[in-house]
Amino acid sequence: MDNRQKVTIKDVAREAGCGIATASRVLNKSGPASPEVRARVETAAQDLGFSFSALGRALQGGRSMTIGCLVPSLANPVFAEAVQGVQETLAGTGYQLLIASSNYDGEADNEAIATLAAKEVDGLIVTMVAPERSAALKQARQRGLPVSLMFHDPIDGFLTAHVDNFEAAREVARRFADLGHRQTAFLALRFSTSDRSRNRYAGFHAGCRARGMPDPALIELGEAEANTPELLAAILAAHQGLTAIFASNDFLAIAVQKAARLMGKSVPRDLSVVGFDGIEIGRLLDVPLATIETAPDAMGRQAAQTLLDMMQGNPGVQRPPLPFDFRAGATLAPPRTKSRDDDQVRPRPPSVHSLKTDLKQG
Amino acid sequence: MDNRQKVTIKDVAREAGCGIATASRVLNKSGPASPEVRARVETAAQDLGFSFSALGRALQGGRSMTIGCLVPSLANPVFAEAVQGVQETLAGTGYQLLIASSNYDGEADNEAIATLAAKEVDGLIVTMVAPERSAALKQARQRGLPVSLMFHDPIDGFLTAHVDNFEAAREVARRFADLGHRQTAFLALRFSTSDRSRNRYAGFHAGCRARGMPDPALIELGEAEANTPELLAAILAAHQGLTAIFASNDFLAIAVQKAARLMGKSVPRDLSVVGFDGIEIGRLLDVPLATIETAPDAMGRQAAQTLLDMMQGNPGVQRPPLPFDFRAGATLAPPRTKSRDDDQVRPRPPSVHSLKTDLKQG
DNA sequence: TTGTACGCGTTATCAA
DNA sequence: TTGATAACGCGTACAA
Repeated sequence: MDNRQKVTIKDVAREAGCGIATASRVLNKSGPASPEVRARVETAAQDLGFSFSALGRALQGGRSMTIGCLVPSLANPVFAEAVQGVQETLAGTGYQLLIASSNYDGEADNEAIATLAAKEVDGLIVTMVAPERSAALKQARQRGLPVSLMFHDPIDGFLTAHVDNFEAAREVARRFADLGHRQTAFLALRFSTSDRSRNRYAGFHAGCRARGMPDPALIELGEAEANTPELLAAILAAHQGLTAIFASNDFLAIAVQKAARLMGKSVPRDLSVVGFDGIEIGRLLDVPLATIETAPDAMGRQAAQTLLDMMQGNPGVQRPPLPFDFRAGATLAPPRTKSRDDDQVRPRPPSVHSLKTDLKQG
Repeated sequence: MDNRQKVTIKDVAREAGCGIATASRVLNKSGPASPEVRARVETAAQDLGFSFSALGRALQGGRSMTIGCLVPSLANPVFAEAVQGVQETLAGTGYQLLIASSNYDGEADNEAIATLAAKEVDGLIVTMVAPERSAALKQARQRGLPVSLMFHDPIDGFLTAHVDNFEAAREVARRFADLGHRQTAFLALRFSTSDRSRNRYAGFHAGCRARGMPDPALIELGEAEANTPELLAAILAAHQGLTAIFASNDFLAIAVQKAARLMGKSVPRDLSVVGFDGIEIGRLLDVPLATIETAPDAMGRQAAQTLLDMMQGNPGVQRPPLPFDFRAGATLAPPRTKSRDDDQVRPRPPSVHSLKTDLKQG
């Protein structure tokens, strides 16, 4: 019942009464073989339930047909979607994905890269804390391993699939300015370990300056605050006078709305909120979320395609940033005129917006 | 600059002026070596930037230290979170994850299993269309590969990390019954390829019967309808008289609310909605979603732990289902009394609920 | 058309 | 304490 012994091509050859090389040629259709032998080998393989060991193949051929992929976490749907995009592009090419996640930890990043390299992956697709400073990544590249980045803004010497975080954030500043906002804030989770987040702040900051607004407040959040609306509310309460918040991702933006509700503030009457990423659910919300819409799956696909190119010997070329889209939503409006209408605590927004953007997409 | 040649233990040995075996013993601390040789080997390894090839090791040792994992899609956060849970449990054990996704396709499932097995993974963690009928999976097990299932309800001969879908769905029926609902429907995406979905329907159906309600309508959705509120609205409109809908996952439940809004129906006044999975965002919504809360990451962790046990030679034992929780939300209420208040089109719910469940969690 | 033998990188055995 | 060698599963050059 338990046929625990692995059947190798040697077994097939013996069973078929021929040499190993012949069996290999038949099964791989890589060389000549007489019809009779061919048949014997094939039935032998069938009977024994033979299948090639990718290990032996990799060792002998020098290619593992495996791609290594490192992302901060699969629990973040943005990265998960990107990886899914990578999968889709790789499907049919014969490559498999060896995945590692670092939980946003720079140390773990390095270990993961080293382990991936030890498994002799044929290429690397990476999102990590600091690619430009990773010793492991540097060493991997020195050995000739092709590396393709995802999400990172361009870094010297690397190819990356990305959106222009700076420009996108500047666009948000523009929108705020156009509506008359002045007191704004940038809400960041994991600011120190994410170049994306830092670049978004930089772009937002620059955008505000360009429009003569005061510099935006930078509010750095820990996991706890981000996941607990009560804590978040307390933090926001400490920043008086804010009329608009740019959150570094959509989850944060939604959490801000919840926090605002707890504070008795109404979105967007008392506070405008814009997110980043453009997760699908944002547009299905009762109050559709205004956000920068990006396409993580496209990023994954482009990163994978770039890597495939590199592995085929092409030098590879940095492609332009993937497009982003400012998605209008009901969480963004002009600031309250500040004079009248200063009644307290009305837990829900005036709710005219709910249908506003319904037409855009189904 | 481009040191493309891979450095092997042989190079280290030559550089250190000793035999291969000695170098191996030093680097693995697996045997005796004189202090001098030890030092020479270690500096040689350093200088050359040597690291072991996991390939050679796997071939010789018979263990690849790699776990194969198959899920339908990483774009579904439920699976992504589960995989992340697997990762977390595997971290520190020395095992890496080789991931495949099938896009809910039974054919692709089989191919993926075969490929994973060919890479000689040491174990398999699987969610697929039909594990009990997969030839590839059967073959893999015959070769002695430990297999651990995720999400699937118990299947003869398999160990699985799961929630009791039937029971959870029956709970939903109970809640509907308690509130006085009678005309209900089960909304399913990918009904034919998901045993989870089918078991949820079965439990819901049984629960309705047990409470003397009419059998629930079974509404099967395609991708298009699920993602297009307009289409969804049209379908729902074809089912007159429904007062409560049980959606087979939270995204669907949120889409139903959007569709209801388009139809001029108010949730929960005109229609109650309950989801399944308990994604985090559901509780941050303006109208918090009533749903069955599960813990995908815990499922991943349990599946991984089970597999680790099996790989250590333990027979492994089927653990009880992971707990689920009925999460109260503002999308569930008694049906409208049907007599009065029959005015048309009021796009928003009365909105008293928004704060109702806020206390439960932050 | 066929089969032998080598090498891929490693570890374990065994004799020195 | 050391090092040569077999073995892991495969593809392939080369000889038959």
